[in-house]
Amino acid sequence: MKWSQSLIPTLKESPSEAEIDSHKLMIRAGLIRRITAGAYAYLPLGTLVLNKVINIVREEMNRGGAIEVFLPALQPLDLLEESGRLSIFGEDLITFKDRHGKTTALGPTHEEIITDIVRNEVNSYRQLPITLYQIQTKFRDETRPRFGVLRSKEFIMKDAYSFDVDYDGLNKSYKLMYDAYCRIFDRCGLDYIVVEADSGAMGGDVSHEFMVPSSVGEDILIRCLKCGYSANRERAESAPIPKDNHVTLQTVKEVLTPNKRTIQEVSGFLKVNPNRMVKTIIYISNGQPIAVLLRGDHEVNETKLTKALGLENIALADQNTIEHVTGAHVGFAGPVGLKTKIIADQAVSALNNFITGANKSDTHLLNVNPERDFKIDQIANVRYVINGDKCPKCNHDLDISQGIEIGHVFKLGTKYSDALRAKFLDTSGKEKSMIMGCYGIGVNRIIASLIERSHDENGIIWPLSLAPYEVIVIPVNVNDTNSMQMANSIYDELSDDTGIEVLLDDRDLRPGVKFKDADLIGVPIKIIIGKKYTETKEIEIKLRKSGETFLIRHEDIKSKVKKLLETLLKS
RNA sequence: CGGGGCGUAGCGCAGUUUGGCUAGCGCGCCUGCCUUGGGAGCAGGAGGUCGGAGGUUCAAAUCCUCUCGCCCCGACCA
Repeated sequence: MKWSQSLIPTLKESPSEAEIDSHKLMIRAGLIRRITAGAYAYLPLGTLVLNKVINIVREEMNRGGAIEVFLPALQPLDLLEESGRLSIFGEDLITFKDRHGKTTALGPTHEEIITDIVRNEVNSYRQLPITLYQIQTKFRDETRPRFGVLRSKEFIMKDAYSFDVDYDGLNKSYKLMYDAYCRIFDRCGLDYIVVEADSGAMGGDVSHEFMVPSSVGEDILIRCLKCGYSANRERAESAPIPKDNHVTLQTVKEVLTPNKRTIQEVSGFLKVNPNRMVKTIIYISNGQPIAVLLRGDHEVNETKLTKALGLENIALADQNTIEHVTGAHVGFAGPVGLKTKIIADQAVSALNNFITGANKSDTHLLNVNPERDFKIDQIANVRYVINGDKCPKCNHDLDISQGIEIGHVFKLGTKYSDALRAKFLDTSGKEKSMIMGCYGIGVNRIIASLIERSHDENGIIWPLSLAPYEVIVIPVNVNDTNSMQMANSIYDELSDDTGIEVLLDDRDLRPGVKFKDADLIGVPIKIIIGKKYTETKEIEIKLRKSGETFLIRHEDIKSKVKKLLETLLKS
């Protein structure tokens, strides 16, 4: 491709809409333009990269035995209703009324659609297992789209769904996809880590997230850098906090804390570290109020709480309920004298002589102790890991960092096949629910997270596998006939004879501008025909990433470039 | 959804507080000259419903009302 014939609008300045490096660079390098909040147009360069990613995904999915399909973006609401997810997606679902008044959704994901197809077309164990996938645009009305293509209302996802006759089969299908994901991200040149995750709104039990470590990531990773334990924030466990057995239990004392409601306020007022305090949070579970006790510096993990309570629906109690249950204004709840069920986080059970609310307005209690002063009905791990917590496997310090989620694999089990009655007849003619798995990859996120991790002050540094062009040929002076002829022959030789993807910067611009642009768009190999060519017939090859340069004569260009491409492919 | 900010040429911005000549600057764009190894220089030029609607006024980018769009922070933990 000749630069002058394409549309590669580079920008010298960062547009004000962009906040993070990848977003700025994608705009400056002419990959994307924003059309409206959370929706981007991919320009020629961006489209080339997008297709590179898609091809890698497709190749590795096929290699993993998955079969490609293409499902509609338009979805009827009744399937979502049937699976029970209409209310779960809620406002995130983008819907519209057609001319007949029927409401249709733009698909946020496709479990229901694929399950519908499979339940209609697959009836026998002989047709299983099967894994189907597609690469398609998903629509979600994000409350707050941000960071360019990292969180948008419209994004491209590779989603795959496996159907098996039993859990052994599911494990095999899962492993195939897991391995395919590793190959995909490896080929994209991404540094990623795999963490145990909670399956959240998708349902199911086991799941793993593929994360690219990044300070702009919206997900939190908990890792043990010693033994390799890793999990996301919802899922992460920590070693139990040891109980101090050598403490003398002191007498309970009431203390006035007028208008000090939050842990922070009380902690400041009484000059006590929050980790010596216990907060009492009232939830409604199954219509009944329950009290959840947490150390002052800890936070409730509702996912864990829900599990600890046996997967009942939970919600924070409203103000009236709290006042009714505690007999005090909000902010002074405590376990002593409470009539509700009390569930205590493990850290609370290890605490003695702590400070907590007195169930009496403007009052807290000092020196409260479990067992002596109140009864704990259930001890469980219902909090998020914080700094200082230890690894549940090896007791080493846990590391807390951020990451971008680029892939997620779930073992769904029968959640959707039960709800949508996707059944098959087994070898003995008995009807069974199919065992499902689902597997997603954020295609746009691969691009953004790669740039986030691979750029310098001059621009993007593409790995060869994703680069829009492998080589850029830069004639320094397009008005110099000899240089231009040489540039054209190199361009022809490389692209025609060897199929290398070459961009020829044939613009009549000053060399500085062309070099800056070449660095900005991040093409791995530059071939420069300039002063050295006019003087000594030597052509310069310069690598974007390392800055290495080579002076080559024309007849050796092709073999040198091939060799460099091979090296780059491996690195 | 709550809070904050912004909207003036393709991009980045000034001007708005205190209304007043033809609305400016840098980059980019067009023409010419010059220049050709890291975002040159000179000269000339095109490009604006000042987000939109309504209002106040002799006069509105500027004041008032409504409205649309975009960005950032936060989102129930007593």
